[in-house]
Amino acid sequence: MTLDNLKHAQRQRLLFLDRCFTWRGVGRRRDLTDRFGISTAQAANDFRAYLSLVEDAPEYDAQLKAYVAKRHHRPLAPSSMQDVFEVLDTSSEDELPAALPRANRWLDTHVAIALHDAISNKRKIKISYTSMSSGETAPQWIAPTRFTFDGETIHFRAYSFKRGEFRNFHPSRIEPKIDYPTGEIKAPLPFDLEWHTLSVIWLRPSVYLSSAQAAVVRREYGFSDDLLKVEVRKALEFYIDRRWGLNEPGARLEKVKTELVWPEDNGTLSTRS
Amino acid sequence: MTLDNLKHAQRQRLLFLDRCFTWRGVGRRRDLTDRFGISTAQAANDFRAYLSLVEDAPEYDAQLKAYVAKRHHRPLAPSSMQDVFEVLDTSSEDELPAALPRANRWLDTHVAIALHDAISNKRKIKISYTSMSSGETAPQWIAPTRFTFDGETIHFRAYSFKRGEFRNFHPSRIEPKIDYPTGEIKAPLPFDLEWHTLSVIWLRPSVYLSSAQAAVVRREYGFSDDLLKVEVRKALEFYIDRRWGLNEPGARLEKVKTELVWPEDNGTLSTRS
DNA sequence: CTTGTTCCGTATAGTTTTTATACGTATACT
DNA sequence: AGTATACGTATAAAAACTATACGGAACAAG
Repeated sequence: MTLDNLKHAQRQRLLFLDRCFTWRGVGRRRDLTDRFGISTAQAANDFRAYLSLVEDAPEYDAQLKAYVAKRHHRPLAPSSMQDVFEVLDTSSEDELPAALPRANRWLDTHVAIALHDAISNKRKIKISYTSMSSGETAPQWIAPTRFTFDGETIHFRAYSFKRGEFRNFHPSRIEPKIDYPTGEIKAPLPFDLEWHTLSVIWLRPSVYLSSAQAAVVRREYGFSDDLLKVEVRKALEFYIDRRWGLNEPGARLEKVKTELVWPEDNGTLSTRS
Repeated sequence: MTLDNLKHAQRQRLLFLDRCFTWRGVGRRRDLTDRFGISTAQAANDFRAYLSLVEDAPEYDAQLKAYVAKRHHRPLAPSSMQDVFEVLDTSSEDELPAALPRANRWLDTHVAIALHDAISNKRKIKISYTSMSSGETAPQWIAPTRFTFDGETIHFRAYSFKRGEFRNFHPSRIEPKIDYPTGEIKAPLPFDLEWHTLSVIWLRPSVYLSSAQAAVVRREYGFSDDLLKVEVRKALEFYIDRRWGLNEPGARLEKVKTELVWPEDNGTLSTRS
């Protein structure tokens, strides 16, 4: 019996239960009935399934009237911070949230649809794009290849016929319209080397930190060795710097070196410091 | 017929379909069968349900062999950027992801469980906490009240008996142990004024931007008026500044003013510029 | 221009999942 | 002692879902 041969709905419930045990340390049928609107009988079923799946299963504590996870409970699956917060947060509906307003970044649906269409049908599309450096807006044909995500905003990768190279674009810099001229791509596009190259970034706690502070940084980023290894497409490396604040004055992490792994290749070809 | 009186599982499927139509502009039964592992018959059912729920419903396009959303499609529910990206991304499993490595922030499960326990049972807890300013680690008793989330890392709010006030704490600065001494809270805690005060922050595109650039910033943050209004608990205002990069040199948004709305009150009592 | 493919749709019977309900146990609060 | 809330189990009934078959429309390939 594994997670995989369960139905999607029950799997979702067991994963939620898994997070309850992992992050709250306790689980009740109530958690499932509230969240998924199932009956207590079904919740009891799910508990039985979960307890049989996980090793070193939680046990019922009659005092607490709840199942309690073992000290060394091993979750069935990893969880995102968002998922963890959902389990730890105790907001009621009507109250101010304990999370920052999040979805403030906005994406125009017509732009998204036009780009998605161009990507999936391998077509080029004509947009008016505003450069943030010069501040000017100019029309150009591009061939979008992939959407990308830095955790906050959605960007995309495209071949710019104007520049003759692949670049990262920002949907919000496209002038919004209901639809856009599109066309067939005649000659095959060049190979997007930066996209297919892997950047392996090695980070360490800033040398200006005390050893206790460095231990905190290691804990926060989840590494215990000297260095933290981050792997990302070279084309997206810039976003790592910005999002992790690596280039800011008081940065607590600093780059030690960056290795590039080229496609069709498993060896490191180049190292920058 | 509304979303609310559907079962959780079907609701999730219709919401996913809703995102397909909203962000991709097209939807197929395949989308549902792949993602949720349901039969095509059930997917057809879900389509029927969705089409009856949404106004100005998508229509089948026999050329495309897909349902196509109307130009002015209105989604049933808003979606987070993460959800949108899931719908737009075209990664295959084995390939490098198009999203930045996300869950690199880490949280110790024993710390989370101890804090969650203290919060839900209103107990105090003794921790060793490392100050990032002084770099020193010292034990102290705190009474945690709520978890908070800045979109990336989970923090928490607690009353510090040492300082005699409520403060924001970072779980990763707590020295990890398997369990922590806890105690009953004798005297009732003071009122957490900053927590219950609402900060209304008014932002505008930086005055150094051209009007085209300012239009881009408005689009990216989803406002069309002069000012963008952001509401957040005063206790969490600091995180907004940092996460939105408001105090960085090249910031594209700048604060115009901040209004404070105190609890038990609907009027603005104080304005800072 | 026939054949195969891939979308869509509908219908039926059968299986699985889930609910509603009832009944029993243990702990805790008043 | 009575009430409430956790837990558990069992059963019949309802709902959700699957497997399968059949039919239509568009399109690509032989």
